Amino acid sequence: MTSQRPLRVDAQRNRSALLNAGAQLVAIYGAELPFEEVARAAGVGKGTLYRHFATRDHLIAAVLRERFDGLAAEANELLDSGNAHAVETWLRSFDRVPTPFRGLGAMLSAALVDDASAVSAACIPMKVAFSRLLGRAQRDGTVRTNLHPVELLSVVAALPESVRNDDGSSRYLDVLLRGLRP
Amino acid sequence: MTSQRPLRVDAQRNRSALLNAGAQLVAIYGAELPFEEVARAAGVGKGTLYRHFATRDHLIAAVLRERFDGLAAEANELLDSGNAHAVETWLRSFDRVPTPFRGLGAMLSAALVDDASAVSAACIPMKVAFSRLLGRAQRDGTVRTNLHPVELLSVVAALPESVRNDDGSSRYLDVLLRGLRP
DNA sequence: ACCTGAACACCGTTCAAGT
DNA sequence: ACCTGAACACCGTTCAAGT
Repeated sequence: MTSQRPLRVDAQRNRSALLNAGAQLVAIYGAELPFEEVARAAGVGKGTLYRHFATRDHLIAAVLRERFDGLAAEANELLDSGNAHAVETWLRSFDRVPTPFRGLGAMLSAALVDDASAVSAACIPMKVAFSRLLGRAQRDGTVRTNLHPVELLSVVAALPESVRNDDGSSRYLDVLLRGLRP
Repeated sequence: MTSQRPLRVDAQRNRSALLNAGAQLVAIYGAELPFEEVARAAGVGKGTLYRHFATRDHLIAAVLRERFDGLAAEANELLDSGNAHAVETWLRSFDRVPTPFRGLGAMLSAALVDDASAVSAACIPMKVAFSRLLGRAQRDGTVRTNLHPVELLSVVAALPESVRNDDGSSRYLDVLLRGLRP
């Protein structure tokens, strides 16, 4: 656990600027964003960028964190609601996470199953929440039992960008969901 | 159509050396192989590399060409044989194409649906052969009709490397195949 | 016709100096 | 404690000179 001492005011401001610039550049370039450019766009020196985000992946993790937390919350709500199609419903939301970002699906797919990745830590609450959701569906007999929750997320995240509808949903998620039944 | 004038003997030899070095480096680094290194490993100048292969993708296309042609042949045999599980059988073979190469699945997945990519041209015979195979299965009613053959290949190629068995087959291909039924 | 390698450009990363 | 930007390293790409 890092001790989370409050940042100095200027450091705080720089961090926000970097995150803003990062979000914009990730939206344009995806996982391969030109890192140096983030510092330029934020109007700070390169050293400052590296001080706040050790690697590209750390920046991407910070950019995506909100979405992941939102999805974790959604999974927990679905768990409480007892919705019979909770897994399907949630995977349709999850499927759209990487869509505003080029090439992010592949990156997320790999990060999900790699505990050493910087993005990995940001995914933990989401993984835990979805695991519960899937576990319940498996016990209820509506989903195959030989599926690992995190691996399944990795597969969904890898669905190619090329086969997506205008709203960002994959045209092949239905095929996959159909295949989840026992 | 390029006129295919035979290469000079030294050019021929260099091309082979580059292809060999390329295959080895692709096996190690996948789609992101250090391009310059190919020239070094082949013992030729950088200029020679660029003369033979305009881009990384052109080199990868040449490396993969044999496999694609082999898969096209297999699809044609399956078509002739009238095998009832031809689509499944063939997709299991296709699924393993990118497995010796790190990160190649994502690259292939994108190339399949991008006619401008260098790899695309090398895939044409395979695409044509699989389209026939899928078309027959769809007419026979064993596979959903709302699937486009090339998109389906793009989805299979994108199945993540992390969820593969030791023999290179995806643990989630079964889920997908199950979902193909009408 | 083809090959070579110097030269250029671009980008990522580090770190000494500064506030 | 944090910031800056010069300096270094690495790699991709081009092209003038050579066979």
